[in-house]
Amino acid sequence: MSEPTENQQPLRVVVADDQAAVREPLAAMLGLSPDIDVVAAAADGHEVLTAVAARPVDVVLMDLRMPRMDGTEATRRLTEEHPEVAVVVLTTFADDDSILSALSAGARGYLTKNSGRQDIIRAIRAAAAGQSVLDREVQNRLLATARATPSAPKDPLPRDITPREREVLTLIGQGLPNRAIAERLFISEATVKTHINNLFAKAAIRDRADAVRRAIAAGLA
Amino acid sequence: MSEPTENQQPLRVVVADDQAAVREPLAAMLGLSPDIDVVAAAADGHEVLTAVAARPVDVVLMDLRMPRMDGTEATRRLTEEHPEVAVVVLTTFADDDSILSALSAGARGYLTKNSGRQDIIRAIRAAAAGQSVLDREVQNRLLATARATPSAPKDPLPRDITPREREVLTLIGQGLPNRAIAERLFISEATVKTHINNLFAKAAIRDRADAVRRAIAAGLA
DNA sequence: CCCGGACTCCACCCATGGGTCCAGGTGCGA
DNA sequence: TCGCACCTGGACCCATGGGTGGAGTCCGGG
Repeated sequence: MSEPTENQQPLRVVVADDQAAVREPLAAMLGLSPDIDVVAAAADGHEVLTAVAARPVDVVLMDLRMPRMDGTEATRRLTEEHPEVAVVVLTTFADDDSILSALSAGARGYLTKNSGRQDIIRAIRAAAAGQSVLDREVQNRLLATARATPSAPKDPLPRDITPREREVLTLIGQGLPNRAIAERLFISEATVKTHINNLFAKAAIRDRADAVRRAIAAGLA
Repeated sequence: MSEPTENQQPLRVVVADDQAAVREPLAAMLGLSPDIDVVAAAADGHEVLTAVAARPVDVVLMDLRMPRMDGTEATRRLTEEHPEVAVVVLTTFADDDSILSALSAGARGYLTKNSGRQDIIRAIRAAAAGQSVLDREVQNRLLATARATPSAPKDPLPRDITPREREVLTLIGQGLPNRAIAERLFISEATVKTHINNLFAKAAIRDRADAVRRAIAAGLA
């Protein structure tokens, strides 16, 4: 995951936070580490983007709540335009929405602001190396959310339905009318109806709306 | 999250892997770090538990595939009996099931075996400090699973739909035909149709099947 | 070799759904 | 008071869906 040789060059870090009272001490504190070089500070998302465009950067330490462009949006653009730059979120908020959207936007770390100096530095190093560091609480939330997904809850369809019938059910689940299903499968609409009728009988499906629900529940759509 | 003073004592680490060819070099490699002290090696889950019971331990570096008791089960017991011990999983497998079950069991890190020495050491330090380090791939999988949960993804219905229309959509999503909807709401079928027509126009819904999908996606059904 | 299952298709029927146009009643805020 | 949004309802039309019965092909197994 990372080369055996590390610590060649100090990590170039951008600190982004709209509150100077947070940003400045943070930057100063990080600069004390010999392997960290704070090359810029930003007060909003736009400043982050321009800062990264102006010079090579390894890691952005990003607050979420910022004026003009928030940290999530900045992260999204950053990872699009500069995928080599790692983003570590550092915020006071650790609600599910913030976590999910920030990580979805491409953040490679998520710390809350009760993290210590060593925690932040470690997260920066890890992010630069391609790893991802999460606060324990953040990890727990993410995990809880992930666990909540019934990834396998497949409403058991009767197993005597044929592969063709399963195909048809899938397309019904996608909202296609019979004609579109027929075209998709290169068969006639009459055949589609036949499959549907057999399917309904086998699986105790009442009508098309019911079929859509079953298809979704079964994970077909 | 962690005290300002760190690196007081070297971290006491147990290395668990059933293959001596992996375990021994790994332990030796980690021992080279001045702040890491490999106090035991284990070839299966039972050995891990006895090793931890015998002496104070900060971090267990745990393989998942082990005989007698696998890493997940060992992690579960460990975090129950010794919650102060951090477990970092180090394995070749990164499938969703392994990740979810290991983290659910209480692991505070999950690395794949193409991690470098620095990656592993960083993960150990982070875990000891209460953070959680994941491989980027692992984080992505966890995130994908979490994102799949219907907890947030509310397909945004246009907000100019009226309460009544929303009610109707909910019932459509439950698979009810118009007549049943009419009876349920104590209105005529004609009125139901009117609501449905307005609804379809506002929300760009094509037909009933589409409506079912939207209702489910919106969390109405 | 024949049987049965799966897939394909047709014809016919009628219930339901979906679209259009219109219109009365109610309640609320300008 | 007027307008407006919302809920309510009716009439009409035609497309789609759903059900029945029948029939042909292909293929694998008994």
